[in-house]
Amino acid sequence: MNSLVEENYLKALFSLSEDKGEVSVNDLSKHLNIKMPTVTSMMKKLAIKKMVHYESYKPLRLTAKGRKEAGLIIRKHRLTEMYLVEKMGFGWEQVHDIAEQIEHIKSPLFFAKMDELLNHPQIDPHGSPIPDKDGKIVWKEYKKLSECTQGDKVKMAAVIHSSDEFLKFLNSREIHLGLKLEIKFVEPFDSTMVVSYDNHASETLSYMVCERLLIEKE
Amino acid sequence: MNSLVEENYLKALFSLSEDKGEVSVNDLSKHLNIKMPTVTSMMKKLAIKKMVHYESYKPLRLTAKGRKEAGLIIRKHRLTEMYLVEKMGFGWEQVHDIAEQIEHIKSPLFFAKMDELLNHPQIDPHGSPIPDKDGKIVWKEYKKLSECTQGDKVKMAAVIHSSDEFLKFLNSREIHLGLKLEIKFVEPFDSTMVVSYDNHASETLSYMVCERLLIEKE
DNA sequence: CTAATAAGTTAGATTAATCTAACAATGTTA
DNA sequence: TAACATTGTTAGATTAATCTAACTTATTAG
Repeated sequence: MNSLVEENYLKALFSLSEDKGEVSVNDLSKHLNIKMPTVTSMMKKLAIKKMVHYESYKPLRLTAKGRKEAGLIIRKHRLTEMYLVEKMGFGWEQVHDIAEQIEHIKSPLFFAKMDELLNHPQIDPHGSPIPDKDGKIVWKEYKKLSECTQGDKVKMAAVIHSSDEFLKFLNSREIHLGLKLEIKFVEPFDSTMVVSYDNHASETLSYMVCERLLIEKE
Repeated sequence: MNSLVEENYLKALFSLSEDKGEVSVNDLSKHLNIKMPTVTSMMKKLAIKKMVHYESYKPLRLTAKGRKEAGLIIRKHRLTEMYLVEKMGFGWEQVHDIAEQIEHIKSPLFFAKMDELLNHPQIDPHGSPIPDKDGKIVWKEYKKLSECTQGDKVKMAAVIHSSDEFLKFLNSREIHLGLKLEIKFVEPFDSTMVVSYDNHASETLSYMVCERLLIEKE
């Protein structure tokens, strides 16, 4: 059984290694707000538990076992987020902190029930995929809004690195998952986009925003 | 802010001091399965935090502040139990262990939402009162079934010291809160009771069972 | 290709929560 | 009331998770 603290390291390793499959001690340290020596010693501990591959001065890699553990924690996190939004009526910007705590609850039954009541959802309220019962994730290949061009008609599928601020910003513009929007114009100079949807005939979105919105083409 | 561990001490103090208002270090130690020296040192810590009155070799007493804290944790526990049964479809014998973990979640909003969705319940699935938002408990004055006599018609209101085994026993006899039953006969020798209700024309309940069932007179 | 900077490790200290062993106070009982 | 048993405390050790200071290895920029 992993401690709550170990679980947080695993989860962080998982998210940070999403692309390269490797993480530096430094990145992990910054992400968790924990000093590097502490990270090093925890990595040695997790190496003994066969959760990470650790060698001095080399990048960190999760083992298959570690990846599964991490996936299962993320599964609990995202199921919880979905439950809070769908069954309890929370806003998508409110659920992260609560799920961050509930993800550590030890009760397979509890999460099985959530899963059942939600009808085995595939994504969380931010469009992120929910790992399956073996901790495996299938990332649907979404495109960033920023990669689209004038005239494209697209549908909001997910948001990345969804912070409270960002979600509140989207709320204020009435942008939500499933929303269909059309790209009216792309400013060549700074890649700002002008889009239209529903009652919003013309909204301007900065490049930073467009980088964080994932979409499906119509 | 209290640690999870401190919260467990407070909760234990609260339950154990329900009658006398005092608890011995020894009782607390046994209840929590923690050795006496550890309890002593934690009591000193909680005394500094003004949660308990502590004097060497004297019984322990919660302060008003400590009692409030404990009440609020029990509130979260019981709200959670009620939520699990009412909204998620768990059996009353399944919810204790999950609630034991969720009671430590830090999120006023989360519990406020539960409270709202449940319509501000007064009791948990075992008939125990849910403390109010100030941590205050109002114990309704129930009578034990064992104190009743032949011919009495009563309604199940609560169970005390509800263990998994006991609840499963009640399930097996289809005894639940709100159930109306009539006392057919009381065995003078061992105070065993013969009762009838619904489809059960004659069920025999031991004295031990009757001591743990709280009822309202019709 | 060195010298400076950044990243990573080692060593040792700290805090919270636990334990055991030894001692002290209180309570009980013959 | 003296002896024994129970209860409670003190002292000191242990473990998990963290830190700082000092040192080492790796990377990068002239």
